[in-house]
Amino acid sequence: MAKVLKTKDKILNAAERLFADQGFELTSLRQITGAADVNLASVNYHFGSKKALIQAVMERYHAQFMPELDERLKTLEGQGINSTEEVLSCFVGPLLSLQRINPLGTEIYLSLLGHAYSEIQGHLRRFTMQNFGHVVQRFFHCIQQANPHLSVATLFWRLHFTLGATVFAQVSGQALSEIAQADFGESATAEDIVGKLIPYLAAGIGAAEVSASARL
Amino acid sequence: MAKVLKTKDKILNAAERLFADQGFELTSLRQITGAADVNLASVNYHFGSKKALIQAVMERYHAQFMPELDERLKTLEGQGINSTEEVLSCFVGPLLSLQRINPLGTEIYLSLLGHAYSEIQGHLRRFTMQNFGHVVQRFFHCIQQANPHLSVATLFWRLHFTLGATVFAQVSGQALSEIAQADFGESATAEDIVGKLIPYLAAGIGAAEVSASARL
DNA sequence: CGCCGATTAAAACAGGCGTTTAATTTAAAC
DNA sequence: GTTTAAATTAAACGCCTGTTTTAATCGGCG
Repeated sequence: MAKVLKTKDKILNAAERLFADQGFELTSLRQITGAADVNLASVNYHFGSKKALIQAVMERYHAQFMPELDERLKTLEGQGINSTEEVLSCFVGPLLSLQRINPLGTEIYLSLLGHAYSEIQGHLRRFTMQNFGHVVQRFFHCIQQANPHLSVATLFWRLHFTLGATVFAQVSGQALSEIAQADFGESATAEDIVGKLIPYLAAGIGAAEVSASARL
Repeated sequence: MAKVLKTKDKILNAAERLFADQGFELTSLRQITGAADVNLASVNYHFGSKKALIQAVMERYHAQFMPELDERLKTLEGQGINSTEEVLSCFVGPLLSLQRINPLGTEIYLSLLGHAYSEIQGHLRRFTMQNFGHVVQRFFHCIQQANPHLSVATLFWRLHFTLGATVFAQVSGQALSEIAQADFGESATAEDIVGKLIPYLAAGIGAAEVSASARL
């Protein structure tokens, strides 16, 4: 069973793939319906509009990822937090479990986030904070506990640098992996990249604070 | 003198602004010529095509930035390299001197890079390596000297994470600065952000290498 | 079977895109 | 002042976009 997908799911699967590769605005409904092998009008029939389709694609991933992340952060908080690595590692499981939606779910989700972030900056951030603001706050709180020596402002900036490095790494992860393969025979899956990323991010977040007078 | 700009420069100035904000494909020639207050056809008259306009916009910044960076890296190599911060700091001057092209030149250049990177990944990277590959190699060599304990593969990945964090920070820098202003009364210019970024990036690049067995 | 709501299908809609054409205006050289 | 090339302009080109409309088809139920 579950061999033949309904039209709605065929659209979602084709759309998330193309959105992740090209961004939302650069992907046309004709591309999506062509790849999904369904009629053009079926997008508007099942979802109402392109914008609603985008939200449906994001929702499927958010709904899987956010509660799982929240769970792990909550558990860690209960145990006491000692290092940034611990906190960042809470992301690994939830990110990898996105592969239950799609074998490439991890890359796709982070790519979607990256495109959403840069295409409709304020809009998405507002949406995310409204719907999952408590998860973001919990994460921030965990990072604060792991880095009590750092100011709130410093952590704010460093967490956004972290988001940038993560999203960017995944968006161009495949291309980079091909280069790495050619240059020194080392390819990397999305999971591999996350493993390389975490020590880097943790060190960056926890770096000693520089005084304003210590100019470069 | 130099009070009234020629059509060609009016186009370039309007285009770089819109390209940086929205990306290349999402910016239309009608937007550009409307903002520049020139006729639509003048883009094709002066530049030949939209693609050629994009290259002209990038070229103006590359030509200013790359030689200056190369100069500083060369000087540093001559003095001997001790820390990652030293190497990263070589970017600050050349980035800030882009403000001679445009007061917002630093943000614009990094935004352009980010959009170019994610819109035409392979294409731009190939172009950059062909034209400025020696600068990239020199930079990589500097980073290697500053981090002799790290493998080439590790540095490869970490430098791309670094590029991601930098580009992302600048692309969404203004929006983040507004949030920071609202949340804890601290705004930030592009220069401020670079100052916050460098200790973060240097710590990430120089983080202790983790063995493959040390799973998260 | 005949019905009937749900779904799919093909076609057309208005609007935006990059580009091209042809006519006009500008400005410098003689 | 006339000539000539450069620059600007308005209009149209063909193509692609998201959306809507209208008709055809499918599936379960009485």
